Order: sequence, then structure tokens, then C-alpha cells
Amino acid sequence: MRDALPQPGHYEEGARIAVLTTQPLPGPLDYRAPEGGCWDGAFVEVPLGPRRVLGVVWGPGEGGFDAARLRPVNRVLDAAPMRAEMREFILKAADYTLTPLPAMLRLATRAPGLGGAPTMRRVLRRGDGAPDRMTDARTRVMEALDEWGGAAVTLKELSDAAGVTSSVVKGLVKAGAILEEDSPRDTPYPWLDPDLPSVELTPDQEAGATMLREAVGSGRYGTTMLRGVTGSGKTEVYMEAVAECLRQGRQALVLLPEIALTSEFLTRVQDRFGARPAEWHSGVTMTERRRCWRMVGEGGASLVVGARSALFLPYRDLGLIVVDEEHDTSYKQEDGVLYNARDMAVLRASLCSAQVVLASATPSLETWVNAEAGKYRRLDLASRFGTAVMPELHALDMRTEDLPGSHWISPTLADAVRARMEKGEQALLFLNRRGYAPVTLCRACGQQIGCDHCDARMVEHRFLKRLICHQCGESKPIPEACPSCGAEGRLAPVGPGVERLAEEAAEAFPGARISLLSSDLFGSSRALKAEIEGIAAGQADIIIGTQIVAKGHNFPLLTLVGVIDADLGLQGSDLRAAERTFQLMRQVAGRAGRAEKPGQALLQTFQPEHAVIRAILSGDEEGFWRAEADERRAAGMPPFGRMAGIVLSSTEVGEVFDFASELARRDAPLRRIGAQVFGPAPAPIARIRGRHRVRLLVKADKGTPFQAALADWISQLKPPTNLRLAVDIDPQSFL
DNA sequence: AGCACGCCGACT
DNA sequence: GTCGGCGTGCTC
Repeated sequence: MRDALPQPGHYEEGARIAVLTTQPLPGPLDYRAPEGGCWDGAFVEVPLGPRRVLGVVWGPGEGGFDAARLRPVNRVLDAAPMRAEMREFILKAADYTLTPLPAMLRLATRAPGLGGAPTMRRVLRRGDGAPDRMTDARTRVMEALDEWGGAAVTLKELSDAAGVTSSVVKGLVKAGAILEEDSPRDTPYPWLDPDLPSVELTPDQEAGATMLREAVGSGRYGTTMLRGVTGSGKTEVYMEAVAECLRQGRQALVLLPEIALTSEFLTRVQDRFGARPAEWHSGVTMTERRRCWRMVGEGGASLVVGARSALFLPYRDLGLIVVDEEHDTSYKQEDGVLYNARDMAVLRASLCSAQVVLASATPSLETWVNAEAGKYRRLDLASRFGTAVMPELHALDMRTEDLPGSHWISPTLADAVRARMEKGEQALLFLNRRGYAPVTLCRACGQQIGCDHCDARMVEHRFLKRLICHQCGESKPIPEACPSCGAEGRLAPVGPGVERLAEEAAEAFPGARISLLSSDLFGSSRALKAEIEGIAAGQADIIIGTQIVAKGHNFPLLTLVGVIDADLGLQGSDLRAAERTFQLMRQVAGRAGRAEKPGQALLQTFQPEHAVIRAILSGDEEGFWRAEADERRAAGMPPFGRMAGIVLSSTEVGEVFDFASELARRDAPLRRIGAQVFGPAPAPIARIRGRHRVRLLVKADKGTPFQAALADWISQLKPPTNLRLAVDIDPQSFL
């Protein structure tokens, strides 16, 4: 018998191979396979100039480079090779978002210690020997070790559990009663049991769960829009999809928009499956990150709960992706690689035959349109408590309210708050503005205090005693004198932020216990969680908060929501403003009356006849989506047309404008597909961190080769060194 | 991204 | 002479 035929995707030592690195080069580079050969997807370390960098074997060499100058791969790293499906995902995601391939690969290799061998740690096990003398402390250690079961335990864990110092344990090791051995630090996550008894589902939830179970069981790709108002039990329903996925032996991923929500969610997973899942987000430690990345690749993690970047983990067999609060704008990455995790989830799932569940009380228009068109399955959950869960909604016409200057709580709203307090119930005053006052004005010269580096106003944060730029984070002490004219004591705060609203509430409701919830007032998510738990337990009468209160917290005593400025999101000509205001208002209003007490929501507005406000009040969601969709369709706007934003930035104003104008002029590649360029215009935020930003917008019909045309168009001009160009496909805002 | 190369002005 | 500013270009 001759040697086995060469395996496709396997390369003998010295063979020419292409390696994609995370360095910002145009594409893969050719190398020679190392001693022992290598294979497609292998993680390798390759020499690049004087350095050694991380790469992935991308396929056979592409040629075109002098064979004599090829350098060999240094070594193949000890990590599960990147699967073909993952490479395809990276490739397609890069194509879709017009991101250079290496930058995309970098997203998928953000794991510390990828290069090193799996690190070991010293663990303890029961030995055969017995110490000549048994003491009280020694007995406690041996008992603790027995109680630990078979799981690996470290010196510190054991001594802590037994309540002794480490020297007691070391003594037992010396006596041979306990053995030391090395074991890999990256251990599999505990087994999740899909068949533990779950909470009883309502018939409605059960029907939804059955549908999702069948979808997951099919082993094919599909997307389901799971829609249900707050309190309808969306989580319980998709948890059954996760359970089915676990039963199939495949992996599941649940994406959440906010870290603050994860600890609450992890507890729910523990309740349902008996253990906690793997976690992946910015708050996870380096060690845990490495463990998660490796275990996901080796199959030692069956459920991952994480932020959008968890999409780029090297799953071995991903069968389900849940995107919770699918409409949330934080799924759109706004710096670095610009991608929308919701769309990338659908892409990834279609490549690995997985199911996607897009869950929301207020779906994004894109998702709603896809469901209407039959591209997504649609699942609507009715409220668990009948119709009583959505509170009574009323507009308060601020044109008829008698309100002195620098006050924002109308008499009608104030009366309603008092009435709730008398009954021992809670009221929430919602204002989506952090800080004390959004504007600081000089009464002498009329100037507003702006940020030195951005085209934005500094926001007063009285709590921190500073002015803060919400764009770049720059802060400075609140000055005594006007920075423009030097007049002293003439600076005045204008407009409300939540801090100022809290001040007004303290004055209007003497003796009320007020809790202020704003993301900048809590040093840690734990402190925020504690405050939220306190509120739920009734330790506050009035809650004042920004949009962090809109997300999924349950306050059983809350029966009144007052929206201070329902018009806030409607300003500006952003097409998505209506959609976002609608979602936010419906969500906030949904906070009231979650328990059996009926709730009420009062929206303070200067334009009660506005279509969006009317839609919020009437609760005619289908009507709202249909009207929005019709408007967008007529304008050829997303999701019925394609858009891309090109943001150019530089420290030189003139330079950015000149470059943008030149680019706009050379629009032949775009005209070929019937696309149009608009601009240049100052970007929505015209200056950030000292860089001037100019934006071009490109609009095209659906079904045209949009990305290819954009790539051709942009490649015509090479930006000067200090000018940065970013392409944003499907931008969130298109002014 | 790094890092070298190289071309110019300023200084021991 | 040579030190060091950073613009340009390369890395298989």
C-alpha cells in the first residue's frame, strides 16, 4: 500500500501556505508549513519582519511572492483549529461591513494567552496515606475535601473551606493524606441540565416554546421574531429553546445588550439548568476570558451569555443564538469594526445551520418588516396578566400646564405622584438626560460652555462637581467666571438633567424617599444592582432615572410612570427618532403595574397631536409599524433601501472637507448601480477629541451590489496620512 | 500595527 | 560632523 493520499487542507512541511494575521495588511501572506506540517484553520505563530505575530492558516499559498524569500511558520499553537464555517463567517462579515479581513480576525482572536500552552495549576486530591497525628483542624480539612466531591480544588479553596491556614493543608500533603497534582487551569463549565423541572408555562408560552423547540430540533437555519410585552415571559419561552438546543448536544448563545443585566440573567439560568453558563463581556477577567474562549472551542461550554462580541467566539457546534432586546441600539458597534450584532447573528446562524431568536417587546423596524415579509417566523406572546399589564396612558399637554421657569414636574403629574405615595405605592419620573443641566449659559455674554475638543456642550454634573463632555468624557471643574467674557457669578444652568429633577422632586415632595438611577452615579454594577434591589423591596417612594430604568427591572410597587419630556427623542430629523421614542416610551410605561396593581403612565408633551405620541397612547403598535414602514418604503430608506455612512476625520478641517468633496465628485462607481451620494456635511457630532468629522451618505436600491460599488468608489482615492476613513454600513442614524 | 529607512534642520 | 524630527513604505 502506498502512502495515504494527501488530505485536503493538510500541508506537508515546506509546502506553500497562506496565513492571515491580525496585522493591518491587505490580506494573507504566504509562508512555508513548519516541521510536522499544518492544516487549514490552524492557529500559528509566524515571523513578520522582526516580530512574531498570531495568524490562522487560511488555505494553500497564493504564489506571486519569490519562493526563495518565503519564511517558515514558527510553530502551530495549541488551540482547536478555526473551523471552516468560522472562517467563512469572518470572510462574509468582513465583506458585508467593508472591514479589512485582519481587523475582523482580530475580533475573533481576542483571547489572552492564545499563544501559550494551556496553563496548569496545582490541585489537591485525597491520598492513601494517613497522618500519624489527627488534629481538629486536620479533620476539618479532610471533611471539606470529601465534601468537595471529585472536582478539582486548589490549596486556597480548601483551606478557606475548612477555615484553616494553608500550613495545615501542607502538613497533610507532607504526610501523604493529600496528593498534589497538576491539572489544566481551563476546565469545562459545569453541565447544564435541560430536563430540570421548569416553571409552569401559560398555554400561550407553551405554544411558543413548542414552536421554538421544533425549530431548534430541525437542525436547520431559521429566524424567529419573538415579541411580547414586558411581563409576558419572553425569557421563559426562549429558555425552552435553549433547553432543546442543549438536549441536541449543540451550543447556545444568549446575547444581552447590557452588562448590568447579566448577573440577574445568570441567576435565571442557574434556576432553570442547575448551574451557571459561560460569560463573555468586558467585565470578565482575563483568566475567565481565556477559559471561555478555549472551552467554547473544545466543547466544554454549552451555553454562553454575553455581549455582542460573543458572536465571534470559536463555537464548535452552535445551534441557537438568542438576541434579547433585539432593538437595542447598543448592538450596533459604533467604533472600531462597525457591525450590528443582530445582523451578524443571522449571518452566523445561516452559516452553521442554527436558529436565531430575536426577542423584544418593541422590535426594530427591520425585524418587523422581515417578519411581515415572511422571512422570519413570528411569535407573539400575550401578556400573562391579560391586558392589565400595559398601564393606562395619558398625555399631559404642557401648553396648558401652569409651570414656573426651571421647573419640569407639572402640577397634574405632581398630584398623581402624591396620590400614589399616600397609597404606599411608588412613582417613577423618567428623564433621559444624565447630569444636572445639559447647558451652562453665561448671563453676561450669552455664551454656552462647550467642550474644548468636541463640538458639544459640557454637561454639569453637580454630584461630581464637574462639567463633563458626554462625547469624549473630558471633564473640568465648574468655573466661577465665564470662560468667554470673564464675568463672575453669571453662569446659570439651563434645562433639566436627572440630578436637577431629583432636586425639584425633593422640594415638591417633602419627606419622600427619592432614589436616583443614572449610569454615571454608580461606581460598580454591583452597587447599581443593590440600589435596584432596594427599590424593589420598597426602600424608595420616588425613582428618578435615565434609560437604565427602562430595561427589564421588576419593581412590584411601581404604579405610576411620569415621562418628563416625551418630546426629547423626537427632536432632530433623524428617521429613526420616531422608532426609538416609540420603543423607549412603551418600555418605560411598561414598568408601571407589573404586579397585580393597575398602573398609569403620564407623558408630558408639547405636541400631543404628534403621530408618534398618538401611537404610543393608543397602543396601536401594528398601526405604528405599518405607518413607519410605509413612510420608509416611500422614501426608499432602510430597510427598503440600502444606506452607508462614510465618516472622514482629521485634525485639519479644510483637509477633511476637501477630501470628502473630491470623493463625492468621483461617484462614477456608485452611479453604475444607481446609488447616490449626499454631502459632505458635518457629521452628527462635528468634532470629537479634537478631530473634525465630515460625513457622506450613500443611498442605493436593495438588491444592487452595494458593498462592491462602495469598495470600488473608496479605493479611487488614498486618504492622506492623518485622515481616517470609516465606512458604516446600515448606519443607526441617517440625518 | 510596528519598525526601518531616509531626508532635512539644529546643535555639540 | 551627528542627533533626532517624523513622512514613506514594507512586512511572506
